[in-house]
Amino acid sequence: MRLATWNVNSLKVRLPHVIDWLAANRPDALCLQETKTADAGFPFAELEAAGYRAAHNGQKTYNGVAILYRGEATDITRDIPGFTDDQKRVVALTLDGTRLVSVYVPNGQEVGSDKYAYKLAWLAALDGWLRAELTRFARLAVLGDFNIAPEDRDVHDPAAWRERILCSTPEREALRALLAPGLTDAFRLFEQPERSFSWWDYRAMCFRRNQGLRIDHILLSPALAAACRSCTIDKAPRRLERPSDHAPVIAELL
DNA sequence: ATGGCTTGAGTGTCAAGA
Repeated sequence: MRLATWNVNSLKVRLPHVIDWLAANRPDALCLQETKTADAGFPFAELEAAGYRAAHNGQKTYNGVAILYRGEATDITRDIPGFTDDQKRVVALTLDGTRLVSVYVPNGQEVGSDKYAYKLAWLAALDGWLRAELTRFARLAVLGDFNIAPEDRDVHDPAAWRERILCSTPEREALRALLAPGLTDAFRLFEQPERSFSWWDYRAMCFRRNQGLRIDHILLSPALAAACRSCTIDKAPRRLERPSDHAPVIAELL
């Protein structure tokens, strides 16, 4: 089973890249973040023609998450149950007995801001829900843009980013809390190149200089971690014309 | 140097991203 996640920063703009990437990589499921469209504007027909169904939790202008998948899905869930939130950041479904969750964690803007408080409250709500999902599903994968670089090795310049947004200690502790009940960062199951990142700022030629952060993750339950054979970041789409600022992350499972 | 790009909204230029 091949699972992937990609923050596309507008599905409308990036649809040609997504269609091409699906054809080249043929994942069983691709989780998307920042589709930035209401459900009415979602390109269901174009994706169907590419061989994929879609579950979307859409929102105009901002946010919006989806799961593109092959086969039959059941138990589609939108938003974090019991958490009041007008931002569309979660969609989940069950595919072939595997529970898949696509998440777009709030950015937080600045440490100490209202948006930062929202980010931490949101992560606490996600934590509570994922603990419950782990009791329901042995095979659980949580994929998405977490907007947190877990460790200094996930940051191109740790000194410059120290205690800044995406790298602050409370954010890293919140991510560790998500992992605590039994989720594993699939990327770190394997030897990886140094300076591996999944996002690069559009400005200042950051991609060309590989000045990025690793903030897009695939978290696996114990059964899936045991079945995982590789986890990689595909930088190829970041080199295209008009790219997303994020690259896809892919996990191969038995 | 708190900038630099890119998006959506909407037709000025701002909010938001990370």
